[in-house]
Amino acid sequence: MQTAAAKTFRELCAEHGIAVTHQRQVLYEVMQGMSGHPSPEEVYARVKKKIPAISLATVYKNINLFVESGVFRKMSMHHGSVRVEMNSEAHHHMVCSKCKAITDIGEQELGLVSKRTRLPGGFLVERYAVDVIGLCPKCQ
Amino acid sequence: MQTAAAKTFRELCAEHGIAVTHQRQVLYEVMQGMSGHPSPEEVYARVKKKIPAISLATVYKNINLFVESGVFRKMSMHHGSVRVEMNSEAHHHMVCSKCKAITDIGEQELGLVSKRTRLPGGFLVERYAVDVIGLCPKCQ
DNA sequence: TTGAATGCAAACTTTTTGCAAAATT
DNA sequence: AATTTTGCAAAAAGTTTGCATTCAA
Repeated sequence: MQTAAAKTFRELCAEHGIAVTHQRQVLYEVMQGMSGHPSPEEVYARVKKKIPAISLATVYKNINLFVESGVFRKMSMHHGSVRVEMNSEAHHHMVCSKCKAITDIGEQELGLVSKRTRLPGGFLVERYAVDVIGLCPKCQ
Repeated sequence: MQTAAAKTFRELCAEHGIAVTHQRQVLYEVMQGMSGHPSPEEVYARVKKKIPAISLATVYKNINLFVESGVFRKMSMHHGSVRVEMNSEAHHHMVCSKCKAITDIGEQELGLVSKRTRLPGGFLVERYAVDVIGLCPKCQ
């Protein structure tokens, strides 16, 4: 009964030129079954229930691999350290997916339209923080 | 000629009930003069030129203080660890400013309009990643 | 003089790395 | 048989904390 799923995972690995290991497969399946935005530690805790001997390093290595391959995504651009900004004008950010450079863009220039202050589920909007992901002129 | 600036900084400190120290003032001025999105280490490097004996811990403590006071801002919600997501539908995030809970919201429901693929400065858009900051139903 | 802030070092958290042993191709 | 992956432990990064000393109010 694992034939179908196993095959899909095999194909996925073949596409990305990576080996099909037991750890990798279980990690993939566990992650597929998780909703929300888990941290590596949370993923590790779940995988450990199925493979008690797995190491955190393996979890990290494979999460990175999955993210680099585009199988899963990071929730947001993660710069190693906190970034502060002094610009107090209402603005958003253009983030280059290649060189990671961040450039400000004014609310006006961005031209996103939405004045809604209440969203489905009853969420009360304070403000929008937009990251535009793309390629800066240099990297195009 | 530091009367005006010094006075403003004094007032700022008074407003927030914090002491006016030399380190604090230089840090504030240096940060005001920085554009972009510096990390604490970058700020530290700059401040060190003016106060070579300053410690990194002081820089951290004061940056945190400034951010908590609303004097400066963090560039983005910073969760201690990387967050991965498996949801491959086009969606965005509602982030509660009180309890920090993150909920997905579909591109459709969000209803932000912008089909622009080229932004001022020649930035080529791949996709938009929107964080809606506000209050979730529970926290309102 | 009293409480707050600084500097230093140690501790902590998150993530990466080197390497021998094991598994995959 | 060659290569990749794993697990472990050590090392990096980034950030916070405890405490004695110094400074501001």
